[in-house]
Amino acid sequence: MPELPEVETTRRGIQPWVEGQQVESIVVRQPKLRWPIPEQLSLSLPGQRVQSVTRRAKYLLFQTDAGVMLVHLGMSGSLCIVPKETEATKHAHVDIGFSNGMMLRYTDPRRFGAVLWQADSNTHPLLDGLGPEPLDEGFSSEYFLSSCRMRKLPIKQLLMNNAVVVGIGNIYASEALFRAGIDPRRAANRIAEKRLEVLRQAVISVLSEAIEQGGTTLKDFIGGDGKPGYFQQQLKVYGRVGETCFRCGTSIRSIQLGQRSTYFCVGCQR
DNA sequence: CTAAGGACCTGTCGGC
DNA sequence: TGCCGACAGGTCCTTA
Repeated sequence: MPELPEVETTRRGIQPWVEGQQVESIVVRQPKLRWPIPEQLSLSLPGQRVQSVTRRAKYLLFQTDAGVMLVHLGMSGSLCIVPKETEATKHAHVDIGFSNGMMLRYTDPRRFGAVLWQADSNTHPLLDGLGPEPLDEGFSSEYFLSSCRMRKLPIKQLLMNNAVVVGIGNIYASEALFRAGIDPRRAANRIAEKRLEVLRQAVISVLSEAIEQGGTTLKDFIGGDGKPGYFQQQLKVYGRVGETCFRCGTSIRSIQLGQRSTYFCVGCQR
């Protein structure tokens, strides 16, 4: 479900309910996520005040005096705010109760997500080695150009590599490439500098617009505030196999690239 | 170092 | 209606 815009939408939805609140309780019903939920989380979190809710890549970071709780939504995870004592639903694996009478609930049917705890002030190992945020200055033209140099893998796979730049998942990779008019199969090192700059701008604009519109709702994504995302209506190629390109009328194609479905228009993308 | 493929899970949908 | 395979928004880890 979640790429960067969905995670950011979730962050903005829950932040006002969680920031500054004291944790009163934590219930872990299913600790078996991508990694086991550490016991230390349940021991350390109660009594702590959440100082801030921030995001790094697709991780949400809940800062407290005792440490940081990291939450990754994986493929099917979501966070929502519900009144305390709300009945547990099927895949509600974690509930965190706050002093304001509300509860932060982590739900994740496929359990590819993670809820972790980092006690000391070091950054968590999972955050090491991540590339720059696509909407920060670190994702500069110079940086992107040098990242593509010498790389012969398809540009779409490079875009989705978190060591290069974080947050771009399967939907927005296809969308950004369509916007830039670049064939997703094209080797990264065989794209002119000028076109790479167009692509960099496309990544930035697609993600920014998606965040503004509350993310893309496919299947069941709901923002932390309970509202659906509206970016789905803006999708130009993702999920549109066989439909006609809005720009040139060619039928949208779907191929497999690195085991992931990839959507593009042969008429518009070279 | 780069790149490719498997692994981890449940739910849903289309076809027969 | 029921069963079965294909597929789904992520990313770490192993292998070449």
